[in-house]
Amino acid sequence: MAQKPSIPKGTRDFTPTEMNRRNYIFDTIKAVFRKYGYSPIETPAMENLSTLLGKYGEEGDKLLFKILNSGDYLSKISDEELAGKDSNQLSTRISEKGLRYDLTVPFARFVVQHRNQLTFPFKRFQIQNVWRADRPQKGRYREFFQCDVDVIGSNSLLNELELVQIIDEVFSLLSLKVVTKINNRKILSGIAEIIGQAEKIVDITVAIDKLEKIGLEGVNKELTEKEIPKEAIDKLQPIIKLAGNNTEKLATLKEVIADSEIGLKGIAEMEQIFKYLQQVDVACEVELDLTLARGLNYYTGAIFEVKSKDAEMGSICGGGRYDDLTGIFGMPDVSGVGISFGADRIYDVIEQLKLFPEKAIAGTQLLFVNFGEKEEAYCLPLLEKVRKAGISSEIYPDSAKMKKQMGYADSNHIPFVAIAGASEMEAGKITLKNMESGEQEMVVVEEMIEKFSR
RNA sequence: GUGAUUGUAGCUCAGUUGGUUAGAGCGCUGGAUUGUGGUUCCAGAGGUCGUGGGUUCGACCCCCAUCAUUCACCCCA
Repeated sequence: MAQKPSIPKGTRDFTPTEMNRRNYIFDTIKAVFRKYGYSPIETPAMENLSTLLGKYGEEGDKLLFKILNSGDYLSKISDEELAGKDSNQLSTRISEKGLRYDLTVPFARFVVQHRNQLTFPFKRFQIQNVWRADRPQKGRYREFFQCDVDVIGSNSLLNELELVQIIDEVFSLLSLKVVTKINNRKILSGIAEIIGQAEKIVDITVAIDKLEKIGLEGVNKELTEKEIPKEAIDKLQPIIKLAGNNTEKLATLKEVIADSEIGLKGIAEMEQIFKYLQQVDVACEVELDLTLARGLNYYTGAIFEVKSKDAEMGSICGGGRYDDLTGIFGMPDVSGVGISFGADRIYDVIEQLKLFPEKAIAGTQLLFVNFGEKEEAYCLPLLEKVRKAGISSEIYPDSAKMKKQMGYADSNHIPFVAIAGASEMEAGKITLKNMESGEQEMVVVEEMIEKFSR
């Protein structure tokens, strides 16, 4: 046998069953997006590296898939450069395109480029795959789908509310119990300010984010390693350990960071969001979580993360507000807020919990058995009629043995089989067999179609 | 990038202290049943044991290298 074929690490093929289930997820997400007034866009799989580089931090740059220039890409490189073996230096010379890493940055690029054609606030959704040169592991792929919703060009916190409503609706439609965690970058900045470590904000938030994983001691250890002074760490303790319900948490926080203007602003924002939430009907848990600190450099306000309550999995949806994302592309002072549903992780969770509905795998409803030339000629017009009536149907392409044809219907979960041989042809009818019950009866086409339309 | 794990039939996996011809279940093909599937019975096809070296009279098994896999860390959907 020839060598076994394979696909790149962290990528996947999708079988028909998997595709039907994935589409079930995409369709429900899409429907909700549309319902809230968002319009679809798409952007290319590849972007210029200049638009991608530097947007995701140092780590992010490493995880970008780069595309080699076409043609003789080494021709313009000098021998000295080659001999230098500086991969980073060289890569910018031989590669100027890369696969998109997320949908947010391409969206920002899109907005800047098409600003004249857009009406703000602009609400868009985008469902496409993204690529990261990460090491794959559980719930982590190198090619995966994100389902983004963003609204750009509006500072209103109504948008944050709307996103929570969308989260709530999507996951309740998918029958998943989730908790939505909210934090605010301004509060985090305020905290860093109060303890006099404003410039260490990223280190601090990254460390605090690991509370659940490595515990209080671990967090403190990491803070020490990041050269945060002991007094500052001591000051942080009540904040890391903050407990109570959302309003209680906000109240304590307010006292602790009373001297930080930006911190108070963040608290005011959170209070407003929670106030909005009381005015609408949101079923899922919404929880203020200070340990939530997405690493993305561009969030400036609210930060969101959604986790399944019943499955062990990283976040299945995340996002936040970014005040100046388009600034890097020369369009300052445009604020946006958005979230991204991780379709592949959502799939894994639903699969794990066995919550895929049967109808998510609906395919062919009716199979015509093929007995030979004469019978084919008899069935073809009938098949046409059935299809015109909107019933997914097919005829077995060869006059194979009954056993084979029935087996085909069976393994494809086709619920009904139409059999037409000499006696049926004579009577101008078809035998319709119910594959589940085994019952069968001779009927005319119209009767058969009638049965399906019920 | 760091640390582990596993690699045997299409799939999931057995395989004794190193010993002759490497097994099972599922799936597949054919038959029992040439107009009746999902159940049952019978038969059959299918493997350079990831790859390359080494040790040995002899290697699926031991050693080294390499590639691939999965999991964790970093980071993240």
